[in-house]
Amino acid sequence: MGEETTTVPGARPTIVDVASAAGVSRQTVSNVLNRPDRVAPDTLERVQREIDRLGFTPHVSAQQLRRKRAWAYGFEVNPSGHRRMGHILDEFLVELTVSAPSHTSHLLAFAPDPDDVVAGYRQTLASGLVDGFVLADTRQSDPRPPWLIEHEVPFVSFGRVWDLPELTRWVDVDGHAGVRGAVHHLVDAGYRQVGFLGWPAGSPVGDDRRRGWSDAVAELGLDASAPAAASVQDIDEATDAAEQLLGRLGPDAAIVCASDLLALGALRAVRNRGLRPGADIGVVGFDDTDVAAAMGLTSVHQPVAEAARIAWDMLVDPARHPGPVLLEPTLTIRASSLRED
Amino acid sequence: MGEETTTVPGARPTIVDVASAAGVSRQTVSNVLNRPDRVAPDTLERVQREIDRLGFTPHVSAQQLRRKRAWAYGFEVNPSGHRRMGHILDEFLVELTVSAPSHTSHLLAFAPDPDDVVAGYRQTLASGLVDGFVLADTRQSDPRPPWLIEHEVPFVSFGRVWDLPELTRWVDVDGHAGVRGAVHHLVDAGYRQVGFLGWPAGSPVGDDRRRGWSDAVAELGLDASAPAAASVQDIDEATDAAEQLLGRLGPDAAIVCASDLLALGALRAVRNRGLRPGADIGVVGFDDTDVAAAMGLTSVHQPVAEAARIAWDMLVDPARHPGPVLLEPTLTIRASSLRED
DNA sequence: CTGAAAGCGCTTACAG
DNA sequence: CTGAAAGCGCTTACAG
Repeated sequence: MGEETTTVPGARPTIVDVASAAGVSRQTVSNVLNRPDRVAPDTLERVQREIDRLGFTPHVSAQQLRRKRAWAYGFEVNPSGHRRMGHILDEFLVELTVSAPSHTSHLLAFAPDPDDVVAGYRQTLASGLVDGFVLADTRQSDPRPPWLIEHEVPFVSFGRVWDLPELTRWVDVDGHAGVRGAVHHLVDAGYRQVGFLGWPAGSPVGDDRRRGWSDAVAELGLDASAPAAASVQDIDEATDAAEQLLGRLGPDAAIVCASDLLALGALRAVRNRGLRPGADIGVVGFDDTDVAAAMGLTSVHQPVAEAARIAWDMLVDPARHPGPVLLEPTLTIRASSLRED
Repeated sequence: MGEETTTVPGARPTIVDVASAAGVSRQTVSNVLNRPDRVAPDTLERVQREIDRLGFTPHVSAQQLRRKRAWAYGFEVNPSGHRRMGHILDEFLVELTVSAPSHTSHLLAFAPDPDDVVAGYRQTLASGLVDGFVLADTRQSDPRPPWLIEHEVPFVSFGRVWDLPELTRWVDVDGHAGVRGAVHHLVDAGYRQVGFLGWPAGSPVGDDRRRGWSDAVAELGLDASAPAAASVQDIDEATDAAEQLLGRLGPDAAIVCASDLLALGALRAVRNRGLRPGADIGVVGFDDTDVAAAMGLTSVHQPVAEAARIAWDMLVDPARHPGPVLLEPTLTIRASSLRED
C-alpha cells in the first residue's frame, strides 16, 4: 500500500487519494479516467474500485484549466419582461440543461447587459467558463453571429440565422410545414374554407407561416380568395382582425393563426358572433402553449426537446449533422378544430 | 518594460500578459484585482489601464481551483413534462440567472437523475462546480434538505421547508396574504359574498391559501357560511366544482381560486350559467400566468424577481437576512373582478 | 508597496 | 504498462 495520505475528513477526495488507496501513481488514475485502454485490466479494476469506494469525482475546474477547454456552452437569458407568451425559450433552456451530455459538457446560462449584448458574450468566453454558445431568438441584423464567426467561436443556433444563409449550424422548426399540416387537418375535419390570421408581412418567421397556409390552400384547391388578415401580437387587435376575417368567410370555415395569442383573439371573435369554436368555426393556434391547453385550442406543437438534443449533437459531434436540421412540428388536436362534439 | 512575452495572437490574455505589459509582477496584477488597497495609486492605474487595453478577464477555472471555491450555486431543473401551468419555476431560474451578482457568483442549472436526485446534488458538488444550492419546489419529506444539512452544504430555498420549521434560510411568497388581499379587493369592488375554490385539504400551500380566504371572510364579517369547494388541478373537475359552488352562492358573489387553472374552471362555470365574469360574478386566480393575462383574469402575482434577488442575498451575504423572508404578493387586476365594464 | 515561492487538482507528452 | 516532470492561470501567505 505504501504510505497513506492523511485525508481531512469531509474533504472531497482527489486523484491523489485514489492513487494512494489503490497503490498507484496519480497519472495512472488519470489514465483510468481518460485512457482506460492504456491501463492493465487488473490495475484498471483496482483503481476503479477505489474510485467508487471513495466516491471520487474529478474536479472540473482543474480539468478545464489543464485541458484549456471548458466543455461547456453558454446560453443567453433575458429577464422575463422581455418574454412572449409561450415561454418557448424558457422551455428550450430547460431542455438544453436536461439533455446536456453531462459527462462531457454542460450548459451555462448567462445574462448579458442588454445595452451591449456582444460584450456579455465576449466576457463569458474570456472567463474560460464556456467554449462556445447556443444562440436563440436570432433577429435580422443580429450582431451576435458575425461577431462569433469573426472570432472563430463555435456556436449553434435554435432558429435560422436569416441574414447568413451560408450558415448551416442551426436547428429550427418548420413553421411552413406546421401551418400547412394544420390546413390539411382542418379540411380533413370537414371545414371547407380556411382563412389565415397572421402578423403584418415582413417578419421571416411570420411570412414563412403564411406561405404554409397559402401553399396548402393552393394544393388543396380551396377557395383561392380565402382571405388572410394581419394583426400585431395583441389580443384586442387580434380579436378585431379576426372579426373582419369572419365577415369575409363563409359557413363551414376555419381560421389558422400564426400564434396562440392570435388564435385566442379568433376564439373571442367567434364567440362574439354567437358561434361555437370547433362546431361552427375551426380555430388552430401555434406553439401549443398553456393557454392552448387550457382553452381547448388545437395548436401546432414545436418539438423543443428534440431541438435541444440536436443542438448538443451539432456542438459536440459536428460530423453527425453536416447540414442544418429543420424539424417537423406536430399538431395537438383539441376541441377547437373538431366539428362534432 | 523588461522583456515582452510573446503572445499568440487571438489567444486570451493572462495575468502574465498584463503584468509584462504594465512592467510589474503577476502578483501585483492579482493584487490590483483582489486587494487594490495594497497597491500604490500610480501602479494601480497603470495596471488597470493595461487590463482594459488588453481586455483581460480572469480565468474563472483557475480562480476556482486556487481559491477552493466555485463562487457558484446549483439549481435543479427538470424536464418540461414535470412542470405545471405557470412555469413559475422557469421564471425563477431565469431571474436567478439575471440577478446573479456576476462579479462574485453565478448560477449553474443542472438536471439530476430523477431516480436518485440526491446523487445528482452530491455529484454536482463533488465536481467543484458549485459551493451550494438554491432549492425550489420543496415537498413534504423532501430528501434534499436533510442531506444538505448533514453534509454542511450551504443552501437557500425558494419556498418554505415545511418539514423543518427550525430552518430559516428560505424566501417565500405569502399565499395567505395574497388570497386575503384578493378577498378585500373583491369586497371593495362591490361583491357581497366570496367563495373559495381550492385544492383538497392536506397540501401546505393549498391550506395556507384557504386560510387566507377564511380569515378575510371572518374579519370582513362576510356571510360566515360562504362556502369553499375543492378540486384537483384539472380544468374539467374545476369547472364541476365551481358549478356546485355557484349553486350555493347568492347574487353579487365572487370566487377566489387557489390557482389560475381553477379560476379558468370558475370562468367556464360562470359562462355556462349564462352569467358574465366580472359584471355578474367576480373571479380571481393565483399566479398571474399567461393564461390569466390572455383571459382578462384578475390574479395574485408572485414577485419572483424579488425572491431571486433575496435568495442571492441570503447566499452571498447571510448577515443581511438573518431570518426567513415572506414576500407580499400583489394583485393584478383585470376585468374578471370589475363589476362595471 | 512589490515580488519570489508554493500550490490548488488535474492531464499530457515522454521516458523507462 | 506505469510513473516522474512540467504546467494550465491564478491567489495567498510571506519576505524583502
